[in-house]
Amino acid sequence: MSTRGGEKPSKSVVDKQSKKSWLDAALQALASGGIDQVRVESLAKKLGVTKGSFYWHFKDREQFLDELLNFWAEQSTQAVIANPNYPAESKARVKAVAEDIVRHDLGKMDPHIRSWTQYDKRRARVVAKIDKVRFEFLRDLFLAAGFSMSGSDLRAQSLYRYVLGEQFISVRESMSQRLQRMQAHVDLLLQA
Amino acid sequence: MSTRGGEKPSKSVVDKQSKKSWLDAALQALASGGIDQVRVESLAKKLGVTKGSFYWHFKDREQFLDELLNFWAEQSTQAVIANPNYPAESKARVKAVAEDIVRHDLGKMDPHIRSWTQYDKRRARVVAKIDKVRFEFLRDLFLAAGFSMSGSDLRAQSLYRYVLGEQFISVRESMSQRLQRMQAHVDLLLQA
DNA sequence: ACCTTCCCATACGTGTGCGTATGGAAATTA
DNA sequence: TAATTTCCATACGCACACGTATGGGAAGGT
Repeated sequence: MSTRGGEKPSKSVVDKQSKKSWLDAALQALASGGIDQVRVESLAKKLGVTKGSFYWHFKDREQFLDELLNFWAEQSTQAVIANPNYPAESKARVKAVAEDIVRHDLGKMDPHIRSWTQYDKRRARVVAKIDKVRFEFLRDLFLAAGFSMSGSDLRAQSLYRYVLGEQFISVRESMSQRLQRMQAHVDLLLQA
Repeated sequence: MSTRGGEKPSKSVVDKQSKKSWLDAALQALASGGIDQVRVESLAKKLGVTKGSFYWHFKDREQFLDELLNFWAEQSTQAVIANPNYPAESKARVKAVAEDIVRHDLGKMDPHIRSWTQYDKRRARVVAKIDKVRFEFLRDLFLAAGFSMSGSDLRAQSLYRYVLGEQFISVRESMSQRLQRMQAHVDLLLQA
């Protein structure tokens, strides 16, 4: 029977797949209407299961939301940083990253995340850590482009605020407009 | 009896005062925990009255939230623009406005507002109008500082995104740090 | 074949929050 | 003073959502 030795695939995989589907659905609900759209029974309906599944995988809603936040944190940093091959030349690299952020609408659920966690000290710390990771990634880009530490710090903070702010502007522009504006902003940061 | 002709003060004033207290409380609740903290019975408890008052002044919660959004919109633009005496010199004027925004923590409830209205088309239009008013106010500052229309546009957009982004950074810095960083950013925008 | 474990369904209790119906006190008007 | 309007209290029905208790089917082990 056991032609292959080693792991036990099906059980653990199915388990984690079912659990992950809850988190996926929650992330989608969060993106579509904020944290108060993340409801156990609502997600169950969307997943075609019942609450029994939920309370098997998670202790309660609070712990579930904690896992959701970590889930977002992983995807969030991974999407920004572990992305593919950027140009080697330092200034072109900055531009490419900036374009990628706009083009893929990264941080699109930052409004909901931050509105949710703003006054929850423990969860705000998780978000603060993500801010730190993202910022340092951007700062290193400017450092590589030849700016001083303080100069890179300033520019990275400026760029990061721009990226976050972009998500909150209700006046939605076309993609080309947003890209063009971002490029102009980066150009401004890269001069001097 | 009628020593003074003209208006009927007490009735209409008391009416509006009671109604306004609901909106004030709602705005405070919104700032402290997002739109799902704005609950009729919760606000009633905080105000020391009952729901009877609420449903006298407002049709239902939806219409109340509409009025709340308009209430925020008025206060929001009024606080930024109709503020006191800024310096006459154009560049110093930009700096003073920027400092004022940081110092008074203007836009502190923008995360909640935007997380709430992001996927509500009708309400998003209200926010978009506020964005437009704020932006044009900033753009005019740069225009007055001698920049071209496109240059002023770019700088105002950059500054406005900076201001919004500032509200979402979970890494809270000291006031002096935030002021200093804003000044550095504005300096960068004002050169060239 | 039996037992255990995993995973989810069903059913229930409870709290909360919206909206309504109705009563009533105070102020205003006639 | 009688009537009306204004403003809010009380009480109720209802729907939603959390959490729990319990049952059961499927898969794997022995």
